[in-house]
Amino acid sequence: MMVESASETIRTTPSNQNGVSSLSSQSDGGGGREGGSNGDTNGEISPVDLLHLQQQQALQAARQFLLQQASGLNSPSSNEVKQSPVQVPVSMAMMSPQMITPQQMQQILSPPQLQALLQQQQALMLQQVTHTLTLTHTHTQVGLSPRPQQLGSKQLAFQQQLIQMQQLQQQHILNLQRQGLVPLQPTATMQSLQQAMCPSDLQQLWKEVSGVPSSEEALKQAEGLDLSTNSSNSTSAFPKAASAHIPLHSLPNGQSHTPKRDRARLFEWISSFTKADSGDDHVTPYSKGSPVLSSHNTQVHEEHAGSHPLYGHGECKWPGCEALCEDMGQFIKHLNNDHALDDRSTAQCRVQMQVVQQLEIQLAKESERLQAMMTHLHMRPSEPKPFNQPLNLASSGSLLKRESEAYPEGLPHPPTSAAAPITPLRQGPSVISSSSLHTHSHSHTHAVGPIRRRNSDKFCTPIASELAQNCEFYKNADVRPPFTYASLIRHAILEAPDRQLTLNEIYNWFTRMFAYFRRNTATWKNAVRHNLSLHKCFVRVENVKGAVWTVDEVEYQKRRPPKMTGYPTLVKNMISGLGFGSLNASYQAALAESSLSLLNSPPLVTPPSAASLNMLHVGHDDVSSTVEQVNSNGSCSPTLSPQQYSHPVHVKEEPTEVEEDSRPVSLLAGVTHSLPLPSDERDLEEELPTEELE
DNA sequence: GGTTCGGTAAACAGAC
DNA sequence: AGTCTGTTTACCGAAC
Repeated sequence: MMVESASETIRTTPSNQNGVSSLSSQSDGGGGREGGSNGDTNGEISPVDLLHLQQQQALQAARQFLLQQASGLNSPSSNEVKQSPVQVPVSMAMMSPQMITPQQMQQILSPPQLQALLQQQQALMLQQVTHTLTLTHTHTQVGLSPRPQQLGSKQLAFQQQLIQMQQLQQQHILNLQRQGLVPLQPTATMQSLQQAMCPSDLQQLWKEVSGVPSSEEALKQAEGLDLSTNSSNSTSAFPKAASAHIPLHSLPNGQSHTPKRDRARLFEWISSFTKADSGDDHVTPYSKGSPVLSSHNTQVHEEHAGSHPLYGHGECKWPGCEALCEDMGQFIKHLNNDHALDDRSTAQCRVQMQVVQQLEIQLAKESERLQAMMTHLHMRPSEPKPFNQPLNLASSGSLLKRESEAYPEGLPHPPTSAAAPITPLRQGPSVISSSSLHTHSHSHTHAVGPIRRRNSDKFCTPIASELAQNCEFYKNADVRPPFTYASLIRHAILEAPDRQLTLNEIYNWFTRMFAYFRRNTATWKNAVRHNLSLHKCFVRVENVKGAVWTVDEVEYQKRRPPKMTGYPTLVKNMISGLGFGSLNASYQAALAESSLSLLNSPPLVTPPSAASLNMLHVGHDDVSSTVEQVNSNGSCSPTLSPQQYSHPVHVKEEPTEVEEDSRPVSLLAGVTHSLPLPSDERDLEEELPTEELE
C-alpha cells in the first residue's frame, strides 16, 4: 500500500527516526508501533501507523516551516518576516531542516505550532488515506484488489481506524497537556478539529477544505474555526470587527447559504480586513505579518515587484498546494485559477489565521515568560518594557525617549529613526552576550572573579552599541558588562563632553551606568585606577583643579592585535563567534548593507580625516570598527566617529606640563579642529564610518 | 606549553 | 590620621 510504503520510506531516514521516538514516546505509541506496523503487510493500516505517519509528516512540515522562516530572512519581503510574530532563532533557522532533530524542533516550535502542524499534516495524511482508498476502489473496479465485499469491510475498518486514530490523537494531546506542552484550555483549532474529526464526515470535510471546491462543507469547516469561538484568553491583535463581520455562521434552522450569498458575504468579510488594514496604522500580524489576508491587497504590488509571498522556489506556497509554477506569470495564473476568492480559499485562509493567532498567543506567553525571567534576574519589574508588543516603531519610540534623557546635551543624540539594526525578537537586552549572562551567574553569587572576554571585547561586541541598546538593562540589572575596564573607562571618557573625566567622575559613570559597579567598590575602583595607570592610552592631564584623564586613541588602537583583517574574515568570525547568536544575523545583514553603502556612497570623509584614519590604523580592516559602524545609526549612545575620538583633548585649564606635545594625540591636533562642532557637522559625522570601540 | 591579556589584590607614595 | 589618587608589582586564569 502507498501509506505503508511511505511510512517505511520515512522510517528509514535517520533524522525522522528520531522524530518517531520523540513524538510517539509521548503518545505511548512508540513501543507498540514496532511490531504492529512491521507485521502489517496485508495492506491494512493500523491507527498507530496513521498516527506515526502524521507525526512524521508533521516533522517534515515543521522543517519546511523552519526553512521558510530561515529563507524569509533573506527574502525581499523580509519586512514582513520581521513583523511576523513567529521568530525562529537564527542559529537554528540557518540549519538545514534535515539536521534539526525533533527535540530541537520542539524547542524551536511552540506547542501550538507543533500542534497546528500536526493537525495540518493530519489533514494531508487523511488526504493520502482517502486517495489510497480511492485507488483501492479503482483497483477493485479493474479487478486488481479485493472483492467488493472486502472493500466494504475495508471501508468499515478504515472508519474504525479513524476513530482509533482520533482517540490516539486525543490521547496524544492529553499527554501533551499533562506535560504542559499545550494549553489546557482547548483552542478553537482543537475544538474544531475534534468536531471535524467525526469519522462520518471527516473524509468529506477535508476533501472539501483541501481539495475539491465546495461551499457548504468548507463553510462548516470555517465556522468551526470561527475566531469568535476561540479561547477568551486570546491576546491576538485580530480585529474584532472582523469576527463580527464574519458571515459564515450557519443559519439557525440549519439552512445553508446559497453559494451566491456566501460569495457575497465572503467579499464582505474580506473587505472588512482590507478596511481594517488600511484605516489603522496599528500593525497587526494580519496586515503585515501574515501574507494571507494581504495577498489580495498586495498582489498587484507583488506581481510588479517580481516576487510574491506565496511563491517561492518554483512552488506555490499556498497552504497545502505546492503546485509547481515555472515563472511568476504561471504562478499568478495558478493563483487566480486555483486560489480565487471562493469558499475553499476562505476556509484555508481562516485556518491560516488560526495558526497565526496561535503563534501570537504563544509569542505573548513567551514574552511574558521572558519578562518574568528578567524580572527575576534583578531587572526592574516596573520597567515598562514593550515585550508584549510587536516590534514596531511605536515601541522604539519610548526607548529613544528614555535614552535621550540619559545623555547630556551637546552630545549627538541617537537618531530617532528606526534604522537601528533590530534583531528579531529583540526583547530587553538584545545584545546581552552569553558572556555577560555567564558573568551574571558569577555576580549572582557576588563573586568577583577574573573574566575573560577577549573575543567579545575586542572583536565582536561593540561597547557603544551594546551600552546604547542595553543601557537600561545595565543600569538596573546586577550584571557585569562584558567589557574590559579599559574599554569602559575609555567609553566613559569619550562620552564626556570634553573627552576628559576625573577619576571620581569615572567612578560616578561606572556606578551610574552599571548596577554591577554599585557594590564591591574597593575592588573595581582599584581596578579602574590600575587600568588608568597601566595603559598608555589613558593620559593623565594636570589641571588647576586637579587631574583629568583623557584617552590617547592611537595608543588605544595599538593595543589591539592586528587580527582578522578583511571583511570576509570578519563575517566568518562573527558567524562563528560563540555566544553571539543574537548578534550575528542583524550584524551580518547590516554589515553587508553598510559596507555596500560605504562603497557606493560619496566620500564623506575629508582627506584630513582619512589621513587620520590611516594614521590610527583603524581603517576598514578593523573588525570591531566595522561592527560598530553598523550600529552607529541605531545607537542611543553618542557613537563617536574617529574624528571625535581623535579630537584634541581640551583640558579645562591649561596643562601645566607640556609633555603631552609629544603624545601622538597631539599629532592629530593639526588635522582636526577644535571643539565644539556645529550641530550639523556632528550630524555629518554620525554619517561617517565610526571606527569604534571594542 | 608558552605567551598574552585582563582582573584582582596589595603595597607604596604623594597630595589633600 | 585618614582618605583619595596614582603607581607598581605580583599572581591567577583564560584565551590564543
